Amino acid sequence: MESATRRRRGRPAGLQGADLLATAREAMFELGLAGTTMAEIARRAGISKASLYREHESKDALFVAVVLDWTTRGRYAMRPVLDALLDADDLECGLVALARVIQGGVLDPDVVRMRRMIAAEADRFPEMADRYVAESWDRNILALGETLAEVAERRQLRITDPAHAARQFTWLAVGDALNRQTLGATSATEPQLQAAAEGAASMVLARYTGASPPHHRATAGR
Amino acid sequence: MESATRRRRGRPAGLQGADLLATAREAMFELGLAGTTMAEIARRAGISKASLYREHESKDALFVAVVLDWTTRGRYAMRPVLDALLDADDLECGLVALARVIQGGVLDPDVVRMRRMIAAEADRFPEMADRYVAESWDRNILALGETLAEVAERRQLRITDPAHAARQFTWLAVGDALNRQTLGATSATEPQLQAAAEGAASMVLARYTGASPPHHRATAGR
DNA sequence: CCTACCGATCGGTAGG
DNA sequence: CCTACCGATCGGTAGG
Repeated sequence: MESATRRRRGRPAGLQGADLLATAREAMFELGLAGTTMAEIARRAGISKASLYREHESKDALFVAVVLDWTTRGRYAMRPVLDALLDADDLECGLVALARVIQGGVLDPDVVRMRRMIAAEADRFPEMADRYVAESWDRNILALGETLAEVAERRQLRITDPAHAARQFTWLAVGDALNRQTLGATSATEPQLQAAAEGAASMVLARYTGASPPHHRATAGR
Repeated sequence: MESATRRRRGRPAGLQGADLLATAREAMFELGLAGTTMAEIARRAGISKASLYREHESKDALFVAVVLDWTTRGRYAMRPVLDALLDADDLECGLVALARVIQGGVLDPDVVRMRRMIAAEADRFPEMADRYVAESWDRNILALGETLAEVAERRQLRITDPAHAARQFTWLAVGDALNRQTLGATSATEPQLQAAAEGAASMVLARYTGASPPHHRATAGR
């Protein structure tokens, strides 16, 4: 019975490596970083604290490992949706759909929880924070920018700085909702999300369609 | 010498009320919420832990009091700058200047620290989070929306939903920089902030100038 | 109003 | 004999 869990002699019955990191991550999501004890993580993983410490030399090191593991997993999250935009017949509809997907990704409860933990501990682990933003955020913004540049080439859009346009689009789509959810206030409603997505699409089109130069002169009239 | 600090008999020598909250807030900014002990706050305020607990029945209650005090203080932060926009000769320049002021307010290190603490504890104090967002954020967005509506009336802008336009403008101005600073990554540079401010101004003007309806139809052309 | 102290619990490590 | 693992407990500190 008990020996069934040990298929080989000398090998641990509990979790290790990536599975251990996933277990630690789930515990941290559920209980918060401070509320998660090494004993609890060890318990969930089916190993002793001593074994846990053998893989991760401190709670801080384990936290960093959890964040970096998460960071790696989210690196290419946007790829498939970006390809869909390139195939879209109606550009505005494609942009609205893209905005909705970005919202879904960024506002995912686990993503927001992870962002909160990183923000809370940012001062203690600056390199970790840098890597998270660079790989999980900047990389996807850049990919979106490249896609926008390709779209612009096919249609009559004039995008001089694709990465800038990608940032603008993204923040129009998620800014308010992410702010509310991050701060723990009442979440944005479905119609609000839809309105933000449509607003992001029409705004980007209005700005980058036609001949308006980067430094558009205000047409003042009284 | 020592008696100089006690000007009246029977009155406490240490801090109370708003001064005590300010002291607690500074300690929390400096050491983090978890790192700030009630003993340390009492020490800084020149009172005993017992006196501290007489004014605030728990560390949680003190934290909530600190946040709500801070919330109240930031309620009308935007008023003066909005009046400046109404008097601006060149609308685009006025919008860029406004964006820079908003950046300065939202990206203020203490504001970001407070936001981090609220976010970290949001699940435990949902009503507190709601009040912070409503009074410190929504209220200012609404005020900006009213100002944009007034500007639109004087010029040829067509803003059907001023609050929506205010949110768009704000997130274009601060989104990326706030994200970086919140997550503790390398901060946005001065040129990046300036570019975001100019981008926000020109984008809002492009979207709300002329005849483009809210649901602008994509002009697809191959 | 304060010092002294409590019950509880943390991250980390010893011996076997 | 070794590797892998566990029960028990360490010193130090938190809120109250």
